[in-house]
Amino acid sequence: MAASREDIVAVAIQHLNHAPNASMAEIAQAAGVSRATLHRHFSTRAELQYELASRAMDAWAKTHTAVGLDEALSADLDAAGIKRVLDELLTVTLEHSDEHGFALTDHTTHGQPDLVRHANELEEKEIALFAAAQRAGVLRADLPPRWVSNLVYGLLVAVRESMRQGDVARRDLPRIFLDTFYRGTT
Amino acid sequence: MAASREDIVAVAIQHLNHAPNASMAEIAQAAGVSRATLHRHFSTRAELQYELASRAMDAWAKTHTAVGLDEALSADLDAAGIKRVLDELLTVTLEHSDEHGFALTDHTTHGQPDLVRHANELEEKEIALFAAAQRAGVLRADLPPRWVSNLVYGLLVAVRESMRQGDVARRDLPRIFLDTFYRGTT
DNA sequence: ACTATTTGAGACATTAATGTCGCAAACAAG
DNA sequence: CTTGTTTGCGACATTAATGTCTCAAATAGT
Repeated sequence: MAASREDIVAVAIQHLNHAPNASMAEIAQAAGVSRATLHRHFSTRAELQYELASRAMDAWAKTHTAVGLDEALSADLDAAGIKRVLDELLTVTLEHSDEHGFALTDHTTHGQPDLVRHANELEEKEIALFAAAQRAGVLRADLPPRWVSNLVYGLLVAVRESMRQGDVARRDLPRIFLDTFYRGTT
Repeated sequence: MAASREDIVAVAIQHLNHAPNASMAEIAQAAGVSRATLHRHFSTRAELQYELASRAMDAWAKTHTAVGLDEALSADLDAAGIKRVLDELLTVTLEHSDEHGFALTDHTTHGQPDLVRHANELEEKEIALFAAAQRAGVLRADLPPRWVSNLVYGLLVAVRESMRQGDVARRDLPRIFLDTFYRGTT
């Protein structure tokens, strides 16, 4: 057995992040299986995309668990504690941006109510963290927390572009990503 | 005559920025003409997309002309002069992001050598400005200028997301965009 | 009112992608 | 070596989008 369902999923996520409109034939080729085999695992393209979006959502939820986001939101953390959780969230999010950062765009959750709801829940938690960071003085208070959430997404897009074009050394990206988020360009 | 070629182009740019995979039928409907009329103006979908990308490129070049980018790169401007050109460039780019900011993605220039070349030329000029700003002390010098270029793109993505979701008041966006670019979130 | 031009509607052909299926080949297990 | 399972291949049907075409209707100009 050359490729398991898990192998196929992993390759499909990577490939669709790079080429969102790739055909089933192209995805199968990238995964090293035939189109028939891909169809044996996923009856339709919509089923495959749903699976990928679900997994991306789960991975995003795991990111939140890994950094202890729920606990941080419940506890009365001081500024240093919030800063640490925020740093960890940003770092882990960057590390996993290939797996789930871009799969969670509109065209993958497209109209699936449970996926949209789950994504919204996860985003609201991050926004709550940004708001708490603002109250604690970790982040400036004059930017809407929802803007900060979109900013993180925009920075991930900038990271992806930089990696695609080889504009920045990969090992420098975490420092540059965090530094730009906090300090901007001046 | 309900719609001219110019009207169709303007609507098509807006619509495709919002839904890049929209069919010719959908674009025609958005433009208020029939699919047959759209095909009378543009023989193929590829021809339409080429036209839109060309116009986006021209609009981008006009942005550079409007802020006097070429002159600024030739002259020995002081820090205040560079700052002014940079501010203008960012402001005008934001204003026109609907017309050309997102049309200039890979899937529109897709493999057209002249469009790719033109886009690269324009981007190189912006990168030269960022580098000059770093030498002049207007921007911090420890970020690769190509990262700054991708950062601007990422910020425009954040702006688009914020507008789409109504996360930020439209009239606040220029200030937030510039402020986040320069100062980050702290 | 008449003429010329443009457009919308829809039919039809083509293309591309998807979905389904059967069967030989390859692989795995005993 | 045999049996069972899985896969690749390619044919075929279906679907969706595109491209082309004709003609009646609408619009514009005189």
